[in-house]
Order: sequence, then C-alpha cells, then structure tokens
Amino acid sequence: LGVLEWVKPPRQARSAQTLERILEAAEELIAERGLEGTTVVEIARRAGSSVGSFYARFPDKEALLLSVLERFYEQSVATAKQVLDPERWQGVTLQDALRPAFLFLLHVFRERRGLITTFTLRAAREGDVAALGERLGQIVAAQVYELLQVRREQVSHPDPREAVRFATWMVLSALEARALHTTEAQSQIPEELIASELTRMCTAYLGIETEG
Amino acid sequence: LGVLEWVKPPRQARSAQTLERILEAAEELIAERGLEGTTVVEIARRAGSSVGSFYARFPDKEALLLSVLERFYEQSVATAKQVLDPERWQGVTLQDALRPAFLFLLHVFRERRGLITTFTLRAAREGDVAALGERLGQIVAAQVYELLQVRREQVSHPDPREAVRFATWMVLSALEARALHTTEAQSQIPEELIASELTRMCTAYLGIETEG
DNA sequence: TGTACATCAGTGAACGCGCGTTCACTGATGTAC
DNA sequence: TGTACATCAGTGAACGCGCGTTCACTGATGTAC
Repeated sequence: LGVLEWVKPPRQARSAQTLERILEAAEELIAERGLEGTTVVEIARRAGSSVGSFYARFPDKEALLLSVLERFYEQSVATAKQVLDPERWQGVTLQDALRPAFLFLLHVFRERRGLITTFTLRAAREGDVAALGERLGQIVAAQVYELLQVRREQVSHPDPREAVRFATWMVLSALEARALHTTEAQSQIPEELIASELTRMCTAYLGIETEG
Repeated sequence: LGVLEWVKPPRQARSAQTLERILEAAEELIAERGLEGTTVVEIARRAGSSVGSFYARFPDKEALLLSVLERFYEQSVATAKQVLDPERWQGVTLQDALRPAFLFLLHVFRERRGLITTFTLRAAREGDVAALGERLGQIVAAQVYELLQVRREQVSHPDPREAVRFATWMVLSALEARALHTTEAQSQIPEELIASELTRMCTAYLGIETEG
C-alpha cells in the first residue's frame, strides 16, 4: 500500500509543490476537525490551490486520507525505531528506560492528538487502517523485547515475549484512550504521574524486583 | 440530562409503544452500522413506523442518539453495581474476584461492541458524551475500591485509592481499544488469556503477594 | 348511549442543504523540427 | 533561436446525490354535554 497507489505522481516540479501543499493543508485540517469536518474546498483553499488540482492528484477524498495516514505511519515507525534503539539504553535499569519513554509517548500523543484520534476512529471501521495500527504496535513490541533481552534474568514472568506484547498493547491502548477522550478531568492527571504509574505497572507485571 | 429533555413524552399508550419500537430499532441499527451509517428513514422502517412519527418524538437525530446512550449508560451502571456487589465476593482472594470479573467485562464488550464503538467515537468529539463515560469509570473505580477495603492489608502500593483508579482506567482503556479495533489477529488472543494477564497485571501493580 | 369537536398519532412525498465530484476552459511547460 | 503543437497544471462554477427535516393531510382516541 504505497502512496503511488493513491496519488497520481506529478510530472512537473510545480505540481509536486502543489501536492505537498495539499497534503500539508489536509493534515492540518484533519488534525483540527477530523475528516468529516474537513471539506475538499477548504483543503484546496488553505493549500492556495483549487478543487480541480486536488482531483488531478487524488482519485477521491478517501485516497487523501490514506496518503496522510501513510505519511504519519512512516514517521511513527521511524521515531519508534530511533527512540527504542538499544544503543540509547545501555546500562540503564528498566525503570529508568521506561519512564522517559512513557513521558515521550505521552508527549507525542498529546502533540498529535488530532491525527491520532481521526485515524483511530477510522480504524474502528476500516480494516486496512486498523491493520496499520496493529503493525505499528507489533514493531514497538518487538523493539521493546530486544531491550528486555539484556535484562532477561531479572524478569520473573513465565513468558516474557508474550508479556511484553501484552504490556505494549495495554500501554498503547491507554494512550489511545487518553488521546480520544480529553475531558478536562482526565487531562488534569499530570503526565509525570501517568508515566510513573505505567512504569510501576509494567515492571511489576514483568516481575522485576524494584529497588525504589 | 434526563430522557425527558430530548424526548417529547407520549400521551397515549399507542405512541409509547411506537417510541419504544423506534428506540429498539435505532439501537440495533446504530450497533450494526454506527450513527452515520443509519438513516432516519431506515430507523422508521425497521420500527414499522414513519419518519413523521420519529420527528413527533425527537427534535432531531442527535436527540435520538442521546436517548439510546442514556439507556445504555443506565444499564451499564446497574450492571456494574450488581456485579461488584461486595456480597458476591466475600471470602474470595482478589485474583479469584478479578479474573471472573474481567471475563465478564470481555464478554460484555464483545456482545455490545457496536454500541460501545459508536459511543466511543462520539465521545471523542462531544464533551457531554465523554463525561458520561468518565462518570461510569469513576463509579466502577469506587466500587472496586470498596472491594479492596477488605483486603487492604495485602496491598503494598503506597496510594491504594489512586492505584485502583489508575488500574481501572487502564483496564477500561484496553477493553475499549479491543472493542474498537477488531482486526482478526487481535481477536485471536483468547479472552481467557487476556483475563489472566489483566489479573496478573493488576495484582502485581497493587503489590499483592500472589500464591500461584 | 350518541353526537360534535379537539387533540393526539401517524404518513410519506417533497424540500433543501452540504459537500464530493465533474468538466469545459485558460495558462504554463515541454518537445519536435 | 524560433515557431507549432502536445501535454501538464490549474481554475471554479455547476451538477447531483444522500439524507435530515418539514408539512399538508388522514385516521384514531379522548372529552363534553
């Protein structure tokens, strides 16, 4: 499912720029108001373009969403790989690795709440969108498992691989829920506290003897 | 936010029945296809009624959704209170209380997946819908905390009340996420396993010395 | 118990709005010779 | 280097579909006397 499938590639630099501007504008608007709340006319206007140009590139509005989604997905995978690079976490206790990682995740989910919400809503109805999200989760779980390998002997959970998968799923679910429902009351809980409790929960679950 | 605010009360038994049939049909259709996917004409047809009758009761489609939501919310609160009644769990270890409770929750979230999904999507954009969900979560957390009181001395988490709130939020988030994304791969994980791991996670997090 | 009238309940065709999509047209860029 | 032509890029008014909502009308139920 490469971008080339939804987008008719531009032949001139000029239209490549137009395409870029359209994607940019679309991402902004979708993040602000969701897909339903965003009209093609608005996208074109914010991009300083026209409806016709839009349809010269995208077969329909749906294809646009998929393009924006794919961009986002690739960014996410890249970020995850970078953050979870084992190099970064050598000689650090699991807790000291997890807490900052959770803080970072909380930050990202807050910054990109609009897009995440839109995609989540979409994933609830479209299988292929859901599949992307799941793939991302599995990539993260695999990376985390790598990190855990070094500290293997500390883990008392009978099936560490499954445990990591499960914990990853729980954490991502919670972050997703937090992005989805931002009632005032919820957002009161400071991110530091959430990060601490997530850390406590994960280490306790994996069965790591803590020293705090 | 009582039903009476959205629904014009019927004066004759006949129209009370019609209203009931409309609510029933609406709930079915919304569970099957979501709100957007459900037209007023369809609701009327499935209820064996007419569009005019619909608008004799509801000011608009939105009010219908709120009525269905409120019904669901009240059922949920009632069920929660019943299931978490301390009477039921006297003399049982926390693990033996949690596991069946989680199994039950998984069951409910599966059975009512359609409605839950619709309301979740809605809650992401409408504050008042989100508020209802949060209220439900707090009710559950409070009840669970009651259950924990008996086993207080076993808990090693420094702030049990907050811990219960946090754990409840995590569990409900995970269940919500599971309802939302039913990719094939996800639904493969058997509910028994999820219930076990949730139990393990919660007891470990609260800091309860397990005996298994 | 019967008649006249008021209100409630129900019907579905017609209306209208929002928004995705099309299309006839203009202008810009590249290519052939 | 210049001219003719083809293709690419861009424009925005007009179209049309789906669906929520209205409304003029018919029938049923209750009430007054």
